[in-house]
Amino acid sequence: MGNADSKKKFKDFLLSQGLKSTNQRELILAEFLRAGSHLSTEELYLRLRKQYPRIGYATVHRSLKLFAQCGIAEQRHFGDGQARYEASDHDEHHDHLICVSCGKIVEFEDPRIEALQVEVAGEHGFLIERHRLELYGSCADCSSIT
Amino acid sequence: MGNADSKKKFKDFLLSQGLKSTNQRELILAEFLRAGSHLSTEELYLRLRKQYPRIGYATVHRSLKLFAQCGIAEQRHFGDGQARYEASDHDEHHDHLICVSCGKIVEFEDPRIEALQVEVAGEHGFLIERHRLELYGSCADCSSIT
DNA sequence: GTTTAGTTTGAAATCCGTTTTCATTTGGAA
DNA sequence: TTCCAAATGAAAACGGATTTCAAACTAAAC
Repeated sequence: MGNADSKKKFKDFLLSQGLKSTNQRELILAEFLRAGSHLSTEELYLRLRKQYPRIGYATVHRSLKLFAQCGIAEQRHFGDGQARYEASDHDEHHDHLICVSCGKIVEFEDPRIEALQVEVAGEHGFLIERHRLELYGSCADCSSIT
Repeated sequence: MGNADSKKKFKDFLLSQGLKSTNQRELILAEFLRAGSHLSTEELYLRLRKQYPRIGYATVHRSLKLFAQCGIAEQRHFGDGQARYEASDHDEHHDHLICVSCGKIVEFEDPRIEALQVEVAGEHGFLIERHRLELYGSCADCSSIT
């Protein structure tokens, strides 16, 4: 999903919910889309504050929740106790490789794994709605240093 | 790993670390092993308090951390914001099916999925240390009700 | 352009699970 | 026993997420 699409989708969402389009929401969305994925609320807030010191943390927090509600962002937890948000492609699901040394996060997708998940769940009588798969280890750079 | 094994392992661990074997630690470990898996600190604390009202939350918390350190328990996060602990089998890794309706948690294991994970990680230059796979959906009971 | 009703904002307060502090108690070696 | 280090429990502190509330703003109605 392109950035323009996300912006349009968010505008439509606000309209449909009787919410208002504000300067802050536009700034926050623009920075969120520009900044790349897996940002915490704190990180996005700090980036924004450099240019727009009057933006409050609460507004960033609330905007990210709106982005998630409207489907242009997804909330993630990678075990460091902070929520992170990523722009969502929506059509294609993906999982994550996380480097425990430098914190790099790489996205991947594997239909074979997904298929096996459905199979295994079925064996236990479960109907899967969603899943979470995270692989923690060392990326190429960090492995070669040690 | 049997309960007796866990108790022995914990005793050895305490000795090796110069820590003390106390009444509370024995009570907490016994209840932890009895209670079945995936308990939060709060839940274990409440169970214990019924029989032993003088046990403090902090002691339960600290004991669970010790159990994890010594390898007889593992901490998990299933996205409800609370840490949960399970007795660890240690030789066999397993993943989780979580019913979003009734909260039931089922453990499973699939070597084919594990193998694919290693393969995919390798393609991205990663060396996996550990992983987390959770499948969220409806269990058989909850699917049939709706 | 003004008014108006309702929404949004930012600072501060609150929440809630986790972790730490500290005075007191306890374990266990000497 | 005596003694010191470790453990305990109550309460406080912590940290990220969320809410409160008075002031500012949006946009629809005049």
